[in-house]
Amino acid sequence: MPSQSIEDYIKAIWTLSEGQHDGHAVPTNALASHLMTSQASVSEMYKRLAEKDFIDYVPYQGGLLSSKGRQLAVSLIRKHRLWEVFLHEKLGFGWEEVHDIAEQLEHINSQELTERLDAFLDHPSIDPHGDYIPDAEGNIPKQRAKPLVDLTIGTYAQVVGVLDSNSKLLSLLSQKGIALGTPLCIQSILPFDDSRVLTLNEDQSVELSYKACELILIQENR
Amino acid sequence: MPSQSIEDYIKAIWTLSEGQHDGHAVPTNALASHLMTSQASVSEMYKRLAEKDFIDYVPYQGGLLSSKGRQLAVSLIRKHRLWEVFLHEKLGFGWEEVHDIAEQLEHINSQELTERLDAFLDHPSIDPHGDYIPDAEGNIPKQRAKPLVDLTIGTYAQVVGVLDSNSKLLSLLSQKGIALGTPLCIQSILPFDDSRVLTLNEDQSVELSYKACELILIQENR
DNA sequence: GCAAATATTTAGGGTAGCCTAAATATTAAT
DNA sequence: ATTAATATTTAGGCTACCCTAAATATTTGC
Repeated sequence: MPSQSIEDYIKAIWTLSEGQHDGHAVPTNALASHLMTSQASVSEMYKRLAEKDFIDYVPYQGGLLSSKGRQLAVSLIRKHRLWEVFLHEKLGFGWEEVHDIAEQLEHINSQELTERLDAFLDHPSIDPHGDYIPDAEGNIPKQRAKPLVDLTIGTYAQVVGVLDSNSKLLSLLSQKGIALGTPLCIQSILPFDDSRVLTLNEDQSVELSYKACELILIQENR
Repeated sequence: MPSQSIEDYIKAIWTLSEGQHDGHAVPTNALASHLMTSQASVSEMYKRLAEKDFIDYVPYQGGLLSSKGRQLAVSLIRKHRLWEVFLHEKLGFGWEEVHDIAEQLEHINSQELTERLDAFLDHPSIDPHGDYIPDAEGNIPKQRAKPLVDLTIGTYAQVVGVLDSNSKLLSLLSQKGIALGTPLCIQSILPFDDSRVLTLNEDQSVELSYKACELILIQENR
């Protein structure tokens, strides 16, 4: 069982590799500042990680997750996000409070626990920050779901989730005829309050407040 | 924040001190075999713990929790048992499976999380093994609740909990007129199947199977 | 009360992490 | 193309744990 420290490194490498360094090795530098540690420590740890086959490491170039490393990273992300959903939906924590606690919970080691938690939460696909949750096999959509407010006028997209299933938001949406998978497009943005006028299913037209649009997650069609 | 290792030691000292060494210092020996570690390690750790004021340590005599130590121990026990209830009641783990996972979860550090979990579980007072859960102030009844099957004929007791609130046990009990706090006494034990004939509230008489009596926890009147 | 058995501590050593400062590689700039 | 700036690694040292083996206390049995 990898130590907590190793898990933290692996997750950080994954995050940075997905992000600014897309697909490429993560330089010592970047990892050190991300983890708020010294470059010397990273360099040392890179050797340990390569030793244990979690990464491929080329000195003076950085570390890249091996398939074993990627597997570990994704399972940490899965646990992290599932716990975030639990904390938000079941315990009523605010979006902003869940991260630090999930950071601890993600290290709990029990496959059985993870799968039962997933079932208890009804197999959610998105966490309270709008990030996709990897499934048990480690599959995960590449890009973060974005909120409806970030959709530009005229671009077509589909609803993939909402950020607050505790609230009355769901009943509002069903009243308006919006559900998971509903194809939509922004027709116009009203002045003053920035409400959106949407086209649903290519024909109906509904109006939705800015506040509601912040909580609806969409994926653009490609 | 104390390390995981320190927390493990503190909990073990508490357990042993409550148990066979009631109230007295725990010898190096006993702690080493309980933690499956060497006596040298315990001796060394005793010094560290005394340094940090978690225990009072007299060389060649053992360690005794200070009030700071006791406080930490009880908070670990509280978290452990709350998580056990969660795993059993919400995730459907069996009684025997919950311990190892709770052993990990008890180290999660968030007061807020503990209190919200407690509320989510409806402030349980007993865990799936029949042990009392300390309250937020650290108060905990001394003795373990015992199952109704262990009550001797003629002794008066009160119901303090049940070990399986998932099941149909609760509806059976309410049918029979048994609830939390119900005073009862065993009138007789039937031959062959060991069913109990109970006197409830000093007057009613009901019969209850051995199987059900195993899951009801009682506390004898003193 | 003293030898033998047992309990405890100390000595010496190991690993995983972390650090700062010094040395070395790489990249960028003139 | 050489110097200057920057990135990376190595050297040397620290703490928290863990270990085995040796030394020292304590307890126990006659």
